[in-house]
Amino acid sequence: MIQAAPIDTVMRTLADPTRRAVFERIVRSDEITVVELTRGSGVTQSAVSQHLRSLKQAGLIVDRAQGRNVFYSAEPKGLAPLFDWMSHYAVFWRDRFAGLETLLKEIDP
Amino acid sequence: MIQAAPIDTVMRTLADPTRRAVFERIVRSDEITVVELTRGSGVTQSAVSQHLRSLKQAGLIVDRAQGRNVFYSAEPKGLAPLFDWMSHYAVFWRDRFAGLETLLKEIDP
DNA sequence: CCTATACATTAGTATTCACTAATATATTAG
DNA sequence: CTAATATATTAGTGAATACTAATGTATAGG
Repeated sequence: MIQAAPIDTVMRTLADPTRRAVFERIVRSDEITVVELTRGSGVTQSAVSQHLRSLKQAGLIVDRAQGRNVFYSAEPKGLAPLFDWMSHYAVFWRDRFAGLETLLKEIDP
Repeated sequence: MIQAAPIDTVMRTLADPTRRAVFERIVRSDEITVVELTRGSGVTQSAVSQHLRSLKQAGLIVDRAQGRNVFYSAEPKGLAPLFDWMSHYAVFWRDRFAGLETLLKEIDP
């Protein structure tokens, strides 16, 4: 069961550029291993693993072990606290949300 | 002219709980002074001023000096990088965005 | 004027944190 | 069985940072 992380955890976890880059790569790929993530990350495998642990604890990703590989994938519910936080202040950014709404109509007409 | 802060700056600025709390209070109030913000913040006026400087540099707030008071208010464009970042991944969180869309319709029918 | 008030800034400090290097654990290949 | 591969974990280190205390600057009020 994935525990819903508070907005504080999610914000803090995504604040680091390296860790956010790792997360973005996981999101873009369906499933991805640590070796692949490490490649081109600019940091060591150790650092990547530590970021993965943070992301997992924040509920942003899930992992699936298979043999000596561990496949990571994005957890859709993970960004919920961020969505909620922003929607809580939606009324103050009506214009911005309006633009986003247009985008949504294009995606899901 | 308000310089558009990169997502990195916005994320980092909002990651700190104290600073985010300050920001949230500014958003909820139309205009608010440093004294009012300091009251009940749990930190010194110095700390609040430093957070305000960060928030201002991140383009999240604007200030208006009047006499010995400085009134702070939220800058609507400030959260744009965050919106953009999230909308970039909108396709992966269609359901969440759908819920948000519903909320938008209620706000702006 | 002189004092109080509002806010910003500086210096110093303690804590957090992102990273590397080294090591541990488990799995696959030969 | 042994070596190589994949990943996690630990310890240690340097840098970033959030905070307080002290001070500076400007304005308002008596």
